[in-house]
Amino acid sequence: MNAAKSAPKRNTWQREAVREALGESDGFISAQSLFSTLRDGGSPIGLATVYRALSSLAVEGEADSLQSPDGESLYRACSSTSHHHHLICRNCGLTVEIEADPVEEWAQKVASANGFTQPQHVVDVFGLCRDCSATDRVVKAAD
Amino acid sequence: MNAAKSAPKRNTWQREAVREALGESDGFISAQSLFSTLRDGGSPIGLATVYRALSSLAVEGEADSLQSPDGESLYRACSSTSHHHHLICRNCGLTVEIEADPVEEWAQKVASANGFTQPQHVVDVFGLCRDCSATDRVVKAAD
DNA sequence: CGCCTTATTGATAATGATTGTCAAAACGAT
DNA sequence: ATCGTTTTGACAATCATTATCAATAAGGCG
Repeated sequence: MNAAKSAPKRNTWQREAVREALGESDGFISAQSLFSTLRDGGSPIGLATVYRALSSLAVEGEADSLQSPDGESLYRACSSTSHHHHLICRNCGLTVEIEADPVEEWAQKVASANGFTQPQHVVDVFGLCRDCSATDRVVKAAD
Repeated sequence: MNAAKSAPKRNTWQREAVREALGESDGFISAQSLFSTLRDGGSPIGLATVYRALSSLAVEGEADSLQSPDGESLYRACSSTSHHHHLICRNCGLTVEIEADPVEEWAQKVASANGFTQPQHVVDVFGLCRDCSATDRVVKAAD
């Protein structure tokens, strides 16, 4: 296909601000939250811009994105550009990047075994991290 | 706390209609789609009711729910109450229930390796089913 | 160093899914 | 059939995200 119609990306302090704010954050954060954070920090950045920057970063592989159980898109600075997944503490939000080679293979295999092509997969593990496991305080009770 | 404040569930044709429509559907379907389908079928059911019925069924375990890459909540009649995952055509919605033993193990292993307990995982594979792969219609190009 | 082209921004409107509201209708036991 | 409660449904209200579009600024060029 076309090698790269790549629209000549420009460098703006806005994009940089988003990139940095993402880096500051410990775990996944929503566009709205990031926007608030930046604004609180005095940045006059616009909401739409934050959304654009985030999805842009996500596409470029500089950020990871997933959807909260409420359907919100959450973002996180991506340390490695390679494909990976996450282990997330459902109590404190601590996130660990994990590799999932076995799963990659499995996904491919299952997909083709059923005649599916272009498989993409959503693989995330939620649990309680060491600390939260120790403390049995449970935040929102598993009904 | 109270063992089960379980509100005395009543039987309405609406809930039944939703349950049945879910069964008819081949794959995951959104509340909006299900609503349209029912309306097209002549049912005067209300939109809010469909939403309520679906989340109710999901809670009771009669339906599975997941979120499309766009953040929409999708539902599907749950055939087996046992743990399983899905292979979903992102074009036509065809869904195949799949087992993921290797993944179950992997999730367990990775979780404990990082000190996490009570691991739960979200594992779903999206792709193009055989038919949709053949017809090159759609496929909004994988950029 | 200024100019020019064009990507980017940002305030705001628009969209779209989902939930809340609340009076009216339906369910189920009596 | 009657009564107390649950459920419904039309519609407003939320909320996140995207589209609009004029104004701004980034980068290349002379």
